[in-house]
Amino acid sequence: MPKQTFLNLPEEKKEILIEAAKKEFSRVSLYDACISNIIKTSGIPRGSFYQYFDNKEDLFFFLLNEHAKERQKKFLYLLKKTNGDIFDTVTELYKSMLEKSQKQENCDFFRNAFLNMNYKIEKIYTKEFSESHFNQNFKKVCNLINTSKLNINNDNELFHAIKIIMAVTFHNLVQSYAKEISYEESVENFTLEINLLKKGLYKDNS
Amino acid sequence: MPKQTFLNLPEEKKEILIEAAKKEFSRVSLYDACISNIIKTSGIPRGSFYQYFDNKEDLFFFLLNEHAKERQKKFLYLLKKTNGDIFDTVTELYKSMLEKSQKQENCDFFRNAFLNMNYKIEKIYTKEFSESHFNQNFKKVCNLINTSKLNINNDNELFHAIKIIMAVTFHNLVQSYAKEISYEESVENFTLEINLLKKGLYKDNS
DNA sequence: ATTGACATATGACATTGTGTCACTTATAAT
DNA sequence: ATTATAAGTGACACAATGTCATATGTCAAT
Repeated sequence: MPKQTFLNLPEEKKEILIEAAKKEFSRVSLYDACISNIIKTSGIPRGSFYQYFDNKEDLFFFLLNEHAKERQKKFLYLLKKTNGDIFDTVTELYKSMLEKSQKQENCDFFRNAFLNMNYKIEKIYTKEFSESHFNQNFKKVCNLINTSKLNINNDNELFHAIKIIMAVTFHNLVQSYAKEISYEESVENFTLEINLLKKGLYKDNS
Repeated sequence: MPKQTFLNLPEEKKEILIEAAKKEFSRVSLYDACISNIIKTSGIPRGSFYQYFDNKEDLFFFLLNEHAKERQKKFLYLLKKTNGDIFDTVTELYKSMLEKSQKQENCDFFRNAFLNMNYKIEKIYTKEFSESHFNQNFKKVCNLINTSKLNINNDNELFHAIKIIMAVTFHNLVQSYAKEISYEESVENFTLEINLLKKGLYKDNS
């Protein structure tokens, strides 16, 4: 988390630092990014940087969090729009995430950010993160989902169903970003897998 | 890939380096691991290290690959044992992977390795890796799977079905490693999700 | 207007780690 | 014995990090 000092900064100065950071994180992965470049392009002294953030991860996850919030908003919006159809929602979200990474012309932050999500996976899956970010919104999401057509028996199964859908989404997105397959192909693959999830993998009614 | 020079080394010396590397990669994530520690504990001069490996990632992915090969072997073995039941196979494999990480007393290499798999995800999903390691064995795996009870229509659907199962397995394993939930709970969750996958998430037969 | 207490800014510096390179040593072939 | 080729070695140049002593700004109380 950025320190209060950073939050107190005049909007303009904050923006300069954020832009420099995005530029660096677009250039290379979090792993290869370095503070030296960020302070060079932003013109902010080394000492000041450490007054605002603990280290580069701190800054990175701050930016990532902002993105995550937007995504969350979009998810809730789509869920309402589709009358709680989780499959349609997740497909639309998938498309928009793909588009987002393609539209950004000279800025690969989003793509790099995603590829680096598991980089320091401990950070992502720490109790604080998963409890605050994920679980906070989870109940909200559950309540909006239309469960009448879902093949589940209770809340626990709903939880795991969502986890599965998220896992498949995540996996496809990462593969798409890393392998640079076309938008159309990626969406086609994803849709196919969502349909497999819907109909089930096991044929016991034969 | 390690250089020929390393492969030519007497078994004993190789072992010393590998042990030192495992120790370092058990201590911290790939990110925080440093060559300095590895050469310190192994007593191998800096110059020599670079005669064997390009960098720490090179060494890390070499070790990871060895593990992956073992896992692959186990997978094929289980697939034969269960007469091609992919669900049973994957459940058994999941258990064995959890156990493996729990058994290793003072060595968390396996756990760390897994948590770091997506660290430099570009490396994992590069063409070379996915084509060599994954796809090479993929056809072998497909042929062993008993598709008679699977709810699929063609090879492409089989491919995606396996991808889904792998995504869910991966996701659960990572969560289990990162959050340190109990073996029993983790297996229970995983089994529940596999059953959801089998029966399908959508109730269209109502 | 002056003071002092506190927050913020700054860049030189110590520290740590990386990868290279010139030089040494070993091995093998003629 | 001589030469060629491969392997071993550690000092070193370079790069990046995080800290710290010092400087500067802010603002309430006098």
